[in-house]
Amino acid sequence: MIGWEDVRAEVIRRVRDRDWPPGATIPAETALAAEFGCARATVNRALRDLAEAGLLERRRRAGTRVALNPVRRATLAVPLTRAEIEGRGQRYGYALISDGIEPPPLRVASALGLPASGALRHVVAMHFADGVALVHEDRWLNPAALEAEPSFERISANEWLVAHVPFTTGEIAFSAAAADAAQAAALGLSPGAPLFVAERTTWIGAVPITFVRLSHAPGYRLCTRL
Amino acid sequence: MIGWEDVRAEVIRRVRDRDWPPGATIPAETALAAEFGCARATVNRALRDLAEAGLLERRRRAGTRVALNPVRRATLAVPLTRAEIEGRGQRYGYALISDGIEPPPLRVASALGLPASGALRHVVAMHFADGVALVHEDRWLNPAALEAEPSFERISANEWLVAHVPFTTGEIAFSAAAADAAQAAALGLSPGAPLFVAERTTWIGAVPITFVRLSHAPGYRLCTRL
DNA sequence: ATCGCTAATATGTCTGCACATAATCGACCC
DNA sequence: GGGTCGATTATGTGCAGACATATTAGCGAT
Repeated sequence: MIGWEDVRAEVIRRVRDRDWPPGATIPAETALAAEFGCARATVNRALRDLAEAGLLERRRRAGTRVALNPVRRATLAVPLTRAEIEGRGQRYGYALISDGIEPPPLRVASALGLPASGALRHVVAMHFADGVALVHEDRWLNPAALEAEPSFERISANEWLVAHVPFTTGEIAFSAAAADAAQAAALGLSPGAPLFVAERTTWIGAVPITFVRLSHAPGYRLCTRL
Repeated sequence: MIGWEDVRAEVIRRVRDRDWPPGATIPAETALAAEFGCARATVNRALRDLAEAGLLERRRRAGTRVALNPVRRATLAVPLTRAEIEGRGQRYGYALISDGIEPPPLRVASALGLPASGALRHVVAMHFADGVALVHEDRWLNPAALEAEPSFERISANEWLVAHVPFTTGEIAFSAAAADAAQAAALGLSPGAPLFVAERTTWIGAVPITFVRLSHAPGYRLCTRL
């Protein structure tokens, strides 16, 4: 029996071996189904999968073409800091630095799409692995969007959020930045040390929930498979 | 007509509204198909999509459960540096710094799974946006895996590779690092400046092709949607 | 109690068919 | 030549049925 994974493998082979060069239109689903001796739905499943992976481009009526610039999509799993540390077999530690209501800086307000005149909850905390400071967390929360007003003394805001606010949408941006004085002190580094920064904006539907900036100590690596 | 996207939307709603709390087993496909008045295949499509997205976990016989830790998968498109710069409406520039055959450092050899005793092609180059140095590229190529021996005087190795070596697999790792003396000079920064580093290892099947380290000047952001 | 086998069951996938939808091609008119 | 509009066509999605496969619950023997 020909399965859709067999079809996918054969299509990949033909693209890689240049039987179907970049930019070329490949035979229609019906033709491939006849050739492989399977149903069109099976071919469709395989081609759809490859289109999602970025190898093919599909358009109704126009057919299926081999992607000219195979922009590879890497799927990176964004874990909880805690799960990430414990997954490496290290002891997780957490400490709250500050927690209060403040007007957000313009950059945060615009990222959340909220007026800078409002007041948001501002939480600063640290994450440790085996007692070593690893991540500096600077988070702004929209109190209007949260049912409760939880304490973040013991558990991190991220952990509370994933447990209480499922299925959010959002954006992540990664960059590098020099440690400022406060971060350097908290992380036990000298100011100017290069930090790996992940900034995450989270909505539930159209309601902004939180903006967080996670600054990782040198040595941190975010890995993914193509 | 109930479509699979309608089913998906309703499942998302039930998870978000806690009708189905995290960890709970949701009704079987047949039950949902009966409830929604559609075919099981339609429900299957919706649930499979959500499982791929990380919201659900599915196992044969055991059923479908709401993911306890909804590890969000972000798909990030990894573009050509050139396409990225031109996509912002800036003028792209490229300059080769050095090109030669050398034995690779241990770190590169092990990333590629090649013996450190062999010799690889080592290419160092720069990428510019509107004349401003933006990216420092440090690349090692496996000559045994390449059909030709192209010149990288005018076009970058990346560009030659995507045009001549389709459908590779690989890994990417992101991190932050301080600029060393050579990088600082090439990028017009002071040594120690925080660089956003993307390291990419590429195979074709099991044959290692290239290892590249792209160091981005401060200000660079890698963005993605959740 | 524990191990091992069997039967039950939910998901995974394929088939063959149908209709929907979008985009292109080409005929037609000016 | 150039623009409009319908016919064509490849993909997108739906349905009902069937079988495959993994996994678990439960039963029975030791």
